[in-house]
Amino acid sequence: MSQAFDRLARPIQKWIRGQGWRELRAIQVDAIQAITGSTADLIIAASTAGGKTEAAFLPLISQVLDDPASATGFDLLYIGPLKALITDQAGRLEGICGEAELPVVPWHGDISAQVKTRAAKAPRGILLITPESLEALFIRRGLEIPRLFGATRAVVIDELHTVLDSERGVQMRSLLTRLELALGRSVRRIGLSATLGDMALARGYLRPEHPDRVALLEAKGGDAELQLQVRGYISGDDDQRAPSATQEIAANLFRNLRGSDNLVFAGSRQSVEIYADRLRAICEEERLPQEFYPHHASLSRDHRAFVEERLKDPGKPTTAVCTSTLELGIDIGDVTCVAQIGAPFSVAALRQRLGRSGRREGQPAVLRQYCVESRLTPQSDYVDRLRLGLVRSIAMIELLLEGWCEPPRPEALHLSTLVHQILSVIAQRGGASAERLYRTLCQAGPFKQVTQPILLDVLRALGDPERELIEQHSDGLLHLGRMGERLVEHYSFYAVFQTPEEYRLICAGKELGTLPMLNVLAPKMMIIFSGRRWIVEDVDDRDKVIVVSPGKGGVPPKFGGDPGDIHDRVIERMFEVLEGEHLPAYLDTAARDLLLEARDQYVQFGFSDTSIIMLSDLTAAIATRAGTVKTTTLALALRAEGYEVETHDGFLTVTSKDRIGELYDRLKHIADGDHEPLFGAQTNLVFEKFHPFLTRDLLTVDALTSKLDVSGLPRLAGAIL
DNA sequence: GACCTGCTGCGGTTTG
Repeated sequence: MSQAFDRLARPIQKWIRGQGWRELRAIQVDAIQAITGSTADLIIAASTAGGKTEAAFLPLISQVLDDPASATGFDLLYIGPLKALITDQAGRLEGICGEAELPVVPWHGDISAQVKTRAAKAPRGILLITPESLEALFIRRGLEIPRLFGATRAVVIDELHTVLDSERGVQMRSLLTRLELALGRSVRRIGLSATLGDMALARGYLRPEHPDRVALLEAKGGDAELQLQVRGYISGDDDQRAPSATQEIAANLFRNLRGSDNLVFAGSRQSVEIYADRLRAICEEERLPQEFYPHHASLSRDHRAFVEERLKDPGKPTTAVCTSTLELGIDIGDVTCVAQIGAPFSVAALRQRLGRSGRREGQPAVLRQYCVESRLTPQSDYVDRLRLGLVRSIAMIELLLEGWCEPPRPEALHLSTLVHQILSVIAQRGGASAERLYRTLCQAGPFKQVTQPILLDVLRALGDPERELIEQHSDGLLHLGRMGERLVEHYSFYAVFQTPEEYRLICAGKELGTLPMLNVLAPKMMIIFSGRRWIVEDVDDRDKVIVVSPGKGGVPPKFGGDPGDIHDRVIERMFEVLEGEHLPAYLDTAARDLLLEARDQYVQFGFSDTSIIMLSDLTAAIATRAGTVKTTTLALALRAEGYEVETHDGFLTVTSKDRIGELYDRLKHIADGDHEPLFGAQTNLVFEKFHPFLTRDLLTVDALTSKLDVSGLPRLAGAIL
């Protein structure tokens, strides 16, 4: 086959021949050369189903077979973010390893304790594990880490792009450094990633000390042709008999998607429920078999598995109306079309979603973007008139076509995750000094922004005698206190991210899914859930169970959520769309008219000449031309001055009974670097899992580094003036 | 103005 093939171990070559492959893919050839030819860290970037797993593991397994380890422990470590992904990957690796008699050990919460105990007794082969289960190993078997991983020659991190900036990513990088410290040597890191934007930036996340020594392999994209359309709709029609925008979009989806496999990204779980309900109703009215199904994280595992199976089944046309649950991870095969309802939150997500379509040779990728704007009345404000949803959709599509997407942001302090790792290191070692914690987590580990004084403040907060989380013993070491032990001993400790409390929804003994507590439900109330209609029979507040039976009507449930950050570049492009003259060919007539109208309004309001306009004697609008982080920071600064402020994409609406005339002066002060403290006493700063253990001062520092851009404030105010 | 992800050890009982 090739030189690369010759470098593989015999059983692996035999497996490849057995697969009937005519040749290896380019990315696999390159990965085999890179992995067998050096010991450098490596990122392999290719699309889903691009053969990344084999590219990494064919040469890695070959090395294990050709040069068996003398030390004990798993030969290779794989970390994956989803249990379903680990199950998938274990199946594929078992196929490769079967011939070679190398064990493949999937290890996560659904694997029985018995299987884990047996594997840990004689560790060898490939361990596939979640970050949380690896955390549990450090806490429960801290002393066994060298025995479990003494032979480990590489760690493969799957879906690297999903853990660059997240809390989970910080936890994973911390575990990787703790692994190397426990072994007293470095372990080769290999990241598998989707191609998103500038991959060179990902190198610093894989090996922060030496990003320049991380090799980068990118699959040359055989980019499919892209067919796209943006459709405009008006909601809030005067004529009550006319179909609503929702009804029109559902009808359009039904007409265009029926008979093939598709994904409809509806933007929120509530919106998924609304559209799934409408599409089911249309199928019933037309007396056609059901082929539209909802899919989101609050639906039961059974239902989700059913929808995923149907998508894979070529005999059954299936459209999933979904949230980002179907954006990545598990393989559901190729879909004909991707529809997006409402503007997406990031170009990266849009690209990832579009990658689900047009994978087969000769098939185009198809994107149908639906935009809903409100009908204007004399009372409509400038935000409605500027059609910001449509404008953002266009801006994102333009950036997507240019190949841009959001880069990872420089790291914040991540104090919640730092608390978690402090407790974990103390549990792992049965006690640790402040000095060791600093070296392990801040110098060697991912908390590089955390200075010694900040770490000491965090330790003092945890050491507060009332909290009993940690205490200093006479040996000078920090140990877990009474509450610290209880916290760490409970299995809910391992995950670093927060999850809200929820009710379980049950019909005839079968679980339909879960609902957050913010839905106030009582018997006889009607609700839409899982794309169907229900009547509430009973609510058990103690066991958090809601019993329902099938009903005739209902309202869609609320799910809550946090607003996301829109990148500066997206907002800048939105202003270019508003100020430009180009009419993209992919707009339908309604969308084109809406855009022309928005441009006309933009000029009429005067935004083409100035960034501050007076809407009335009490209210002004400011065009910040900046993303969520900067715009929110300015909003806080103005609120601290006593103004009422509403935020929008790139705009602020500022109201004051008596001080609107001083707005220019206040902005001038802010431009000079002179502003009031941004947080009032009532501002909620607790938004991550371990935040409740920190002091107000530490929470303030954490929020300033993660959610806001205070140093950029003067420049932003200056640009507006 | 949003989405997603994860989880152990032990005691009791039964079976070979």
